[in-house]
Amino acid sequence: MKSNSAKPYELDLLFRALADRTRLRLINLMGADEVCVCFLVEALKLTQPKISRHLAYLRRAGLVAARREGKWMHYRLAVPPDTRAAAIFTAVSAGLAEDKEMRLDRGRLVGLCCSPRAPAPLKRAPKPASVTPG
Amino acid sequence: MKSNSAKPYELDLLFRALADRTRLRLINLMGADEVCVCFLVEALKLTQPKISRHLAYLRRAGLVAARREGKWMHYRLAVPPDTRAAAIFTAVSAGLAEDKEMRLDRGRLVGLCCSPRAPAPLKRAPKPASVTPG
DNA sequence: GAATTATATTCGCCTAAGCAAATATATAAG
DNA sequence: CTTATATATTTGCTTAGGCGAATATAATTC
Repeated sequence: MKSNSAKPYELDLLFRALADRTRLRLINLMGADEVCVCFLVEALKLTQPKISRHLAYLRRAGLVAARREGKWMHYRLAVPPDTRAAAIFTAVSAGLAEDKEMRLDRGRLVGLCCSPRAPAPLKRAPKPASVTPG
Repeated sequence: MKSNSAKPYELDLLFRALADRTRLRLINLMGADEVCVCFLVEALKLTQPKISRHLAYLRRAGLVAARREGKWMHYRLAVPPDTRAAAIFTAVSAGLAEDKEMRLDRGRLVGLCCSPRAPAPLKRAPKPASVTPG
């Protein structure tokens, strides 16, 4: 009968998940739409296991959800179960755009997803739905 | 020439400071006004060194400021130097009121500060300015 | 200045969590 | 079934930071 969600999701859990620069950068890149892991790796220029580890952390914290599509995994932001956490998380992921490095990351991601000739192996993962250029 | 604050205050620094339940409870108690450490200790029923350690952490993160008044130290919330951090921190400290334990903490603090007969040694620290009852 | 009070810091220990390197798993392609 | 690709997990190591207990510092009082 409480107005809040029933789960005892603690706020400090959310903040622990946000307390890492790499995870914030990942959240930033997923702000618009779901993104394939391979693009996350390239956009952030970090090793694949490192990206995967942080995605796992975010998954455990309930901040992202994953969808498999063939060989590829697409991650997207998820709304945390707790009302307050959800409000904060939404505000944070929206506010990341103000950061300089975050904007650069986004630019690099768009370049990877949407450039006519993607770098390296030409056969890439399917593009996310709505990040396509105008 | 940037609209943001000049300092390279990183967001993950803020979140690390918020990633601890005890620190969140302290922030909650300082939401209204500056509070004497002795009341923080009693309201949270935690050991004095533990409170002091977490206050030091918050101080280093630029989230609280301290003022000495004789033997007593009064802590209050401070606005972090970074624009985004400030916005998030303000939202968080305001939103803590929705938490059950946080409300209990506040109630206990008011009881300590404003009861006609304070518990234990009767000579207590001076009361904060505006937490007095109506 | 000696004792008391309020607060801060140090110490030793322990867990969470970061990293790189290596390895495992899942799917697709041949 | 074998290989290649995409992603995930494990391993071994290192650091940040939590805790309680003990101790140090600062201001007040006697």
